[in-house]
Amino acid sequence: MVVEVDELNDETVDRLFHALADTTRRDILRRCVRGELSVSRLAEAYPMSFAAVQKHVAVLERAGLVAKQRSGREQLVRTDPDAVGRARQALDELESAWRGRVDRMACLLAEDPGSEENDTPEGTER
Amino acid sequence: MVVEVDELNDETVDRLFHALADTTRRDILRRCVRGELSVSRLAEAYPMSFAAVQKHVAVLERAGLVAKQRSGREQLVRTDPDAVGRARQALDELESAWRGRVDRMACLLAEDPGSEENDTPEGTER
DNA sequence: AACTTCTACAACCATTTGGTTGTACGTTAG
DNA sequence: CTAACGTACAACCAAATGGTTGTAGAAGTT
Repeated sequence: MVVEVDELNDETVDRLFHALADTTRRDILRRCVRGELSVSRLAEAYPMSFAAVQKHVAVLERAGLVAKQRSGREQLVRTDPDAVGRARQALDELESAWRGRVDRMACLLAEDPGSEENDTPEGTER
Repeated sequence: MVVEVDELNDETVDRLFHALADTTRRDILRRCVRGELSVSRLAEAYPMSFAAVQKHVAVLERAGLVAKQRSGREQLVRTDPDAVGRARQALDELESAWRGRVDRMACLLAEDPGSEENDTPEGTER
């Protein structure tokens, strides 16, 4: 059974970080872990229009950080817990580019024994 | 001796993630770990003007992801290795908001034994 | 059916972003 | 000194962002 981590492409990472680069959106993420809030309920929490919050949710949704689920006439917003993991993976892939190996995993345990300094970044151009 | 992790404020995190939300800028980060490239050398690598690259570097600099160091008439760009750590910390702080405790550290080891489900987010309202 | 609630989406506007070119200045090389 | 190089920065422009209001539809409520 291969783990198959699905290398994230540039556009995905762009959307991910862009979605995270806004205080309101990060706050929405924190609020919606339980998946109990509708967009309307959410919107009550912020000093802006419903439509504005709707747009923020859309940005989060396109980034895969959040999913909506219909429940009657409401649309419940739920934060995807794995999404933060994908953000971490993006950081890991960034870091791994200069930590020698390019293919090291998104896993937590760093396990950094020999501090393998690598002087040949080879295919790093363009 | 207290660890004192310096809770990152919203603006800092905004700048951090915004800086990371661009393919060119992430590529610059990967290239400048060795700190050997001037802005001019860097600019040669991209299909855009010198000034454009200069602006990207400025964005990275304001986010604390990169530092410039004069060397003669050149300005060498160097990626701050700790910066990715700060991004990780930001993710951790996000996640910790729904992992029960709000004050858990930026440390890697999750150490999640009892899956402490917490039903009272208390001070989570706006 | 009539009404209210929640959502979706279009149109609009101000500001920011990401790019351009042009100019000015400091530093090194001839 | 003069020329070339590397940088900084201003001015400008198109497109994207983050907000607004307004309209319309879908789903409950009475």
